[in-house]
Amino acid sequence: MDAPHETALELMARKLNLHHRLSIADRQAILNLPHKIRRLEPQSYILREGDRPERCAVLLQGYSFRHKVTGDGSRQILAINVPGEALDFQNLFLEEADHNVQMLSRGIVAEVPREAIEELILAHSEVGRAILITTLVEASIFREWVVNIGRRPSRSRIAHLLCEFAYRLSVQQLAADGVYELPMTQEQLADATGLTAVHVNRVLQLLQREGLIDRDRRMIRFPSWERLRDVADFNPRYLHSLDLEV
Amino acid sequence: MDAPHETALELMARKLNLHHRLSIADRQAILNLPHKIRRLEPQSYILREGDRPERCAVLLQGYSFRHKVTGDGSRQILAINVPGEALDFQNLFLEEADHNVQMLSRGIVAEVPREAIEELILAHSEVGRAILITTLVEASIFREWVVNIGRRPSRSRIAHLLCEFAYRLSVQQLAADGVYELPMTQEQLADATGLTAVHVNRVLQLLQREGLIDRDRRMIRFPSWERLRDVADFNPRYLHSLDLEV
DNA sequence: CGTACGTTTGATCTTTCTCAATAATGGTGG
DNA sequence: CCACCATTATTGAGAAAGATCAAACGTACG
Repeated sequence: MDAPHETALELMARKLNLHHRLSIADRQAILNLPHKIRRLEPQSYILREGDRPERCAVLLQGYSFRHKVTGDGSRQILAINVPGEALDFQNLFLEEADHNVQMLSRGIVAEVPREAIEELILAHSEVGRAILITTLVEASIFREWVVNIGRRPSRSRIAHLLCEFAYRLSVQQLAADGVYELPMTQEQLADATGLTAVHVNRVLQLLQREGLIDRDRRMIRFPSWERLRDVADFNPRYLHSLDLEV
Repeated sequence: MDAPHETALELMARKLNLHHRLSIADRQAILNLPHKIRRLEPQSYILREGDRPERCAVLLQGYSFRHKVTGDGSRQILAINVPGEALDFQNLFLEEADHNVQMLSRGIVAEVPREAIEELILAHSEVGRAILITTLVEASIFREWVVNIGRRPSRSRIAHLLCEFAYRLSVQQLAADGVYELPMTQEQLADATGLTAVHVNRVLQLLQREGLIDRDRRMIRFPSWERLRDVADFNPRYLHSLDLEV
């Protein structure tokens, strides 16, 4: 009765509340959304370019990523999603998916029917506003990625990605400060930064020699947040978080 | 009383209608929005990072662009705006501007007070929906720019930018097919593609030698749309236009 | 008609990529 | 628990795309 189902969408409510304070009633309406829980393996697709989905997946556990493939077959990762985020909200309003969404790690999503979300928005306009704001923040992150890939050298570029990920996890209280597991292979890191896997490897080693990061498998630790932030040219303004000063 | 003022926002209504069909009443409500007309010189700022604006500028004539400056002083252009587009819609919902908006050419904007737009959205929910959709399309364009800058070689990258611009202009019926004025210097083109001005110059010359473009000053002509599109790896799906097949 | 800005050119240098091989790691079935 | 396989990480050498620097040339416009 209670257990996972009742609280499954708690993270989504918390995420929306991060950017726009919601009333108890609004949050309860989110928790009451009808949904189906799905467990997903790493690499499984949640959405493919060209799809016309009738449901909206909310990530509950694990990580996923958005990506596109160019004509000559190379891949660009566009975003990393952390638990609590809606993965195909935009497809409720646009006809066709313009990119792919795939699981990075093993994970769980809740699938909410399109109409349920539309009704929620109509009945609770503040939730609609919260969703719009979340969408605007996502767009802001895309803009920062354009800057990162377009204008920063590889060392800053990778450092920036690490900072963003750490920051977003800590806002969501998913990471103890300074340590977290980066669920990406170096090849995925390369596809997210517009570099090659070989070069990512060399840059990670450089960052490590400089004492900016400390790696063990996929676990990453930042000996000094300030130094890494400076190297990364990381300014969290673009994340538009209400809380948190780091 | 009538003249320019009455019809100034016509373009905005047409732009919104492009992605989401609006009723006559909805369109009329847009045209009735209170606004102040401002003429702007090239390079003048409409919005600066960190601003907290109380009005929303709609571009009526001329072109503007969004950009950010990195810690080491280099600039990345994030988007080009064409007439009809709202320039700081997001700032009605997020506290602080996270990037700059500047005029590319001489132009005219209409400034609409924040509350007027909020009331419009409340009274005409379909307009709110149209604005949300437009915002989602803008985010889609940012994603394509990430791909373009992250994974395409300079020749395709510049060709892609030219295609996108031509396509968007023709959707808005602002360009005769195959010819338009590109209101950007080569340095701005460089900042939009993550390249240097010198390299942009060489690539433009290459495209010209290949017969893919034909330049005279800032006028650009495409002798063969199909060939340029193939070189650019350009697929307009990400623009989510309702009309038009090219 | 001069000045500021934008474009073009050449030479050289760096960053990043490519290709190819080797080593480590993680998971699987026996 | 161990041997095996696939994936991922690491290394080296060489090549290429694009950056940098500096100068010359054009063009628009006050």
